[in-house]
Amino acid sequence: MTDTGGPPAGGENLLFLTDEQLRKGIEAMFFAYRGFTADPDRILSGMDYGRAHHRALHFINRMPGTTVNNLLNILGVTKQSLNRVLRRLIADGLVVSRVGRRDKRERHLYLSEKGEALERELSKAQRARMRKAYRAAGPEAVAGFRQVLEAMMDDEIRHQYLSLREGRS
Amino acid sequence: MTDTGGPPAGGENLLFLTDEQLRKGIEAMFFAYRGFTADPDRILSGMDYGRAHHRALHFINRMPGTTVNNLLNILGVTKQSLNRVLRRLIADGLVVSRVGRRDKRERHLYLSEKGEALERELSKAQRARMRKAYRAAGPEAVAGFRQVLEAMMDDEIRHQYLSLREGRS
DNA sequence: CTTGGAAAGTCAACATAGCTGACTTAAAAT
DNA sequence: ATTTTAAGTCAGCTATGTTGACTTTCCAAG
Repeated sequence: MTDTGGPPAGGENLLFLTDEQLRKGIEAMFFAYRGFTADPDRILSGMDYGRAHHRALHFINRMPGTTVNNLLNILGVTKQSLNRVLRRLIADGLVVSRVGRRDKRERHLYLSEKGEALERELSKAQRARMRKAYRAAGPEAVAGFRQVLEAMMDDEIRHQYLSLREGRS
Repeated sequence: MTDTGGPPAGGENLLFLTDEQLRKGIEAMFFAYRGFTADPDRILSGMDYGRAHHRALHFINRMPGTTVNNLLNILGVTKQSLNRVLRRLIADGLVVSRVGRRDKRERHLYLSEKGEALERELSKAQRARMRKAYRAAGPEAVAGFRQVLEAMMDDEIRHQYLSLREGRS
């Protein structure tokens, strides 16, 4: 079923596929994600917002004018769950929702000045940690990091990720 | 800090530190983590367990006989939160808690046969995804992946991660 | 044109899993 | 003997996920 500690199968360059190596990768992913979210979480905890608000701000900033439905697909939560978050962000004046011109069922989302300010603060902290990690590991490690992460995504999600990279909404 | 044997450290090869590149890394991390947890989540959702139970099973399996306090430090949650999870796992016969021999205040945690079976199922699914990603990206990418993740952890967490790698509890 | 279905969004109610604070019990350390 | 530590419990709060039921709007088939 799974090879637990046997000799490396089929040559020495498959060593990185032993269960032991895979487990290390799994734990690295777990602990690194904690660090990844730590700084924004700290900032948000003081103002009664959470990670969900951060994610919404991030992607609205990334794709101004996006519809609720589009945001839903990217975040991978139910519309009811997202709606609760958006309602607060709109009530607090961080996000602006405009009825669609062509299709009045749609709501197009934008950040207000205030929303942009908070998004900047959050992403600045998160970028600082990422920059430190990138700098410590070097360009080639970064390339490998991105390759493995991309390969780890679900296919559909990877397509969304790649579309985002190209600046399409 | 500096990469060994890469191109000379001029101005241009710091391109991977632009805000744009960092943002791509941030989004890759976000989407990849979704994939990372997707398979265990699917398995667990059918049996009224959640991610918290998975994490507890993983680390008890990893460090049999660990104390509650040690597990607390590794998981980074409050004892009340962990206790809710452990109580269920013990009641359901997945985890065994034994009073310490030397220090009777401590409880040492072990997986039962049933607990080991579930842990195997969960980690098998998660390893399969990791294996696929590793295989697609190749050994050098994997090395870079791990370097960046380690650099992304909080210092204290990184020490715990490295201790785990060496098999200490 | 009307009507019926589909799509987008909203409201209500519930579950999970974090959190803090206050407390008990037992054992170890001082 | 007193204090500290490890573990556990109870109560209550928050954030964020879920389903189900609903309204408004759009579009297309009859």
